[in-house]
Amino acid sequence: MASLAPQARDGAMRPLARSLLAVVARLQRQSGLTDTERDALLALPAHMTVIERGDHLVQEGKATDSCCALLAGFACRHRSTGAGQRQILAIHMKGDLVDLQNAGLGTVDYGVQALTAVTVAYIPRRALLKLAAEHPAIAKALWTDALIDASITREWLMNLGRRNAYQRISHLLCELAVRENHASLNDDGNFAVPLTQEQIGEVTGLTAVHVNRTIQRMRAEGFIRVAAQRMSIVDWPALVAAADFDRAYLHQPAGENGVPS
Amino acid sequence: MASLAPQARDGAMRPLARSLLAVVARLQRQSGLTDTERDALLALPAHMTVIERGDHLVQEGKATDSCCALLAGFACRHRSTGAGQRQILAIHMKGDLVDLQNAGLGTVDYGVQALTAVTVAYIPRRALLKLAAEHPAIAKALWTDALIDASITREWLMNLGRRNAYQRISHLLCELAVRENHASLNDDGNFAVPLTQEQIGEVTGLTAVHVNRTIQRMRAEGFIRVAAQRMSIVDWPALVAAADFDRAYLHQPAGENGVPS
DNA sequence: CGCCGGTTTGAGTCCATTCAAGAGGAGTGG
DNA sequence: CCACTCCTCTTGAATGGACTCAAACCGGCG
Repeated sequence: MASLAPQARDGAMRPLARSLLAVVARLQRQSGLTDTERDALLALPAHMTVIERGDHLVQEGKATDSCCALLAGFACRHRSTGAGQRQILAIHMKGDLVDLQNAGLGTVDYGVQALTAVTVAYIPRRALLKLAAEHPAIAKALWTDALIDASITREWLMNLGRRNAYQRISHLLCELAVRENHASLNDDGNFAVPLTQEQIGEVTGLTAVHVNRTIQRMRAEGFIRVAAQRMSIVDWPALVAAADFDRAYLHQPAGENGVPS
Repeated sequence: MASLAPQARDGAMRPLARSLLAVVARLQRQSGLTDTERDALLALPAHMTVIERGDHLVQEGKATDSCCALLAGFACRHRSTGAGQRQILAIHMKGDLVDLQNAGLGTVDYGVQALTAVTVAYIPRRALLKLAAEHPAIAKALWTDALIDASITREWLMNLGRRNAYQRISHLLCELAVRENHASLNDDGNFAVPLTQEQIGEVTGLTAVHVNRTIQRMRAEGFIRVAAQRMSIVDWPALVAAADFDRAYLHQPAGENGVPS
């Protein structure tokens, strides 16, 4: 019953974005930009493509001279241990710059994989750096983005280090709900959970079996309701409390408050 | 026997740095800077102080208009769950900018505590931002620093998510050894482990008791040797293999190779 | 209709935790 | 100089949360 991601056969999901608007909107929200700066960003050369679920947007270790932005769909950063155990390091959605590290350092030490079908834009690294050098505010915006990204990673570290399975999973769900809300992705109290239980395990450092049992408990206790690929949170305050969730680490500008449903 | 940090009563440790040289050296190594840029950084207004072991360099949540650089000694970033469980998020040493987030976002969502007596420099946030706006290369250097910081956090995430106690602890030790080597802090194959076993637990998401048993095993197996606050690695390649350690994530410029002893 | 990816369920095991107590070294005060 | 305290490390025994292995189920798809 109630599968989380019963083959993300999309269709409705098939994305069509044709400009960097989503990215600019994101930077705008985080850092504020003048019209000049927005236009400069929108004028960046970018190569748009659609990538199927399961394929990679960015290959680990592979040197590239471009930097990838996510315009629609969901993706995840991940890396594996020598023994082949995979850890998901971040989840990305519309508007995210998935490999800013690439722009800054020239290498990525992680891969980025499509969780659903996605539209992406590849921006030449040089063009981005040039823009940053010319517009201090854009440099600052990119820096800010990297700092927020790091803040989220730290919270995940807390999650793995100090919380049990139940808390880890509910924390992840809270984060997804709030972030999707912020990116205007959720409708009527539903939000996407574009992950299989196996993948939730790869986020939370648990096995798929244990994820399954834990989610069942959450359902049984009436915290959440699950429907194909989507989820709704029945008792937001209770889930937030159980998860020890405090959205401050997301550094979203004030304005939206409380329940993301 | 063989305590790891039997009261870091310092003395020999008491630091005296009077300039931002250590910080500039670090940025130089990572990003390269012209003489003009170096001079500009060194000319930054900065307030230097010594802070005792256990005291805080940066208070969680507290708004400040300055940004803290570590000139000598060791410190750690940390945050606690609602239930009061503490997680250490990063370990800092000579030359590290411990709250770049403060400069970029204007808030920190973590505290920074001295692990030994430390010398720090507080740099007015505005002065730093002004410099970054004037010198694109400095902006880029700060950005790069934030990216490397994030890369380390991601590796820690891997560590907690996918490795067992033995691997987590040895991975931490490998990282300390390599980073101290890079910051020219270790002598004759010894390196500082400025953490109590309790604190190692707070880094690795383990209890002090289990850390103790695991370290004893590592000693018994002849991988490491422990002496008050310092440690030496007997069989570096073996430890690296056991820890699944790959220094790439530290993004240290090429040059130094292999064993940090 | 059979295959495939994902979810569900069961039973047994183990790594790490919890609780508790002792031991050792370093500083402190009488 | 000794008693006292604090902090850290050490050890033991019992418990439990999460894992492993394995099999069954389920819906969609070719």
